Amino acid sequence: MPKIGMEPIRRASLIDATIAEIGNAGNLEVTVSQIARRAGMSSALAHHYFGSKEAMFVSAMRHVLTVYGAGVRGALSAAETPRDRARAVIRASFSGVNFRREVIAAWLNFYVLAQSLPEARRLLRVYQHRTVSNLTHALRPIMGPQAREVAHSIAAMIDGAYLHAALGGDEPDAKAATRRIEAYLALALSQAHAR
Amino acid sequence: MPKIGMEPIRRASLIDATIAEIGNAGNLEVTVSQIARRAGMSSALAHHYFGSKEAMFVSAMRHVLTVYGAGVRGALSAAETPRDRARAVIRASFSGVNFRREVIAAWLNFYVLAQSLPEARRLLRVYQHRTVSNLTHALRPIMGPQAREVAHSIAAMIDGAYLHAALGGDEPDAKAATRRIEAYLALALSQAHAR
DNA sequence: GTTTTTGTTGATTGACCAATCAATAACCCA
DNA sequence: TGGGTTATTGATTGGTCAATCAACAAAAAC
Repeated sequence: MPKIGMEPIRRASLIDATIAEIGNAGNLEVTVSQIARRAGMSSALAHHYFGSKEAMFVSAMRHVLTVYGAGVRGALSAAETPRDRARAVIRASFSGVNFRREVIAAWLNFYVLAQSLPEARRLLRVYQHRTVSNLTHALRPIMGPQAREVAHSIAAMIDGAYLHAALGGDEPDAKAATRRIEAYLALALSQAHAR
Repeated sequence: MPKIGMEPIRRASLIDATIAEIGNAGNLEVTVSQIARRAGMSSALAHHYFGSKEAMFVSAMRHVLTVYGAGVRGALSAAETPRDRARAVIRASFSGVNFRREVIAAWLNFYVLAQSLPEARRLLRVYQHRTVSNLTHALRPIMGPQAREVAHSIAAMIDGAYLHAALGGDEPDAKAATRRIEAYLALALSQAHAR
């Protein structure tokens, strides 16, 4: 039965299963057995590849952040004006891949993990810093020194929308969140131009 | 040793200890024994008064929400203009009692609890609804129909600031959060007046 | 063709913990 | 003063689970 080169396949399955189980349970009290079962293998094999449950969580987190980062970069590459670059960050945050119940629940729990796991905290800080940085660089050409404050405000609104979505019953409303944050962006830009 | 009328005292101690332990651990994986020890009693007594760990969590949550609600009401009662009423909600959110590491960590974990515990979800939704409602009513007189959207935006920024603070190393920066959100409020108001 | 590496699992270990129980003691009222 | 109520805890129970181990199988290497 054992075919060669299974490691990357198994790891990917386990990471997907980890996110799915966290999303399903809504918290980190998921057992390695549950994750392994969903990924179609024994818990012993999960331990074989990741060493510990904690390591599985961190890998799942890194994966979510990587996918998110790729989405942002993709959207940014298609943007031309400063305003479009800011909108790209906002839109990527609420795009289908990232803004799903399952993934939102995972994000929420990663914040909890970051409270006690330094590596998780480090990863989330990198994400926060990048978001603010992306937004600041996008806005600086048209807003000058105010760019940083506005970037922080937009970042807060994005995170707030995620937290709000975590309480919503059905699928989250990406449209409303995008509209609201873009309205703020428009407002901030109009004021900057009226200066 | 047993004095009469201990129940309310014990309950209050346990609730405080629950919040402190969650804040200390950063997650909900705190044992009833830990909480009871911090509150100066045996775990059996904690079970005697609350029945279950879950009930202790919900009571702690209700307490945090009650304190927060009282803070908002107090600030609102001292406000006269619509703008001051909106600022009251913002300021209360970042006042010393609520915006402390310990309490912020508890909030974060209550969101996680809400993912699997209907009662916790209900409580948080009440809080969300009240915040938006307070802000909408404050802003309606000067913003008309836009009030609701702006209220949602401010609410998102408040929640986002909490999430951001949960990752901060030292004591959270209430000043910066308040300044940023009030700046947005000023912006929204100036646009409403320029209409 | 045998040895090493990679893949895989059932079973076990060791620890932890929520909840319950039995027992003790102080307080209050009739 | 003695039975009901409230306060309190040490010990136990029953269950869960992360992590490890021993063992087996297939592929690769030599």
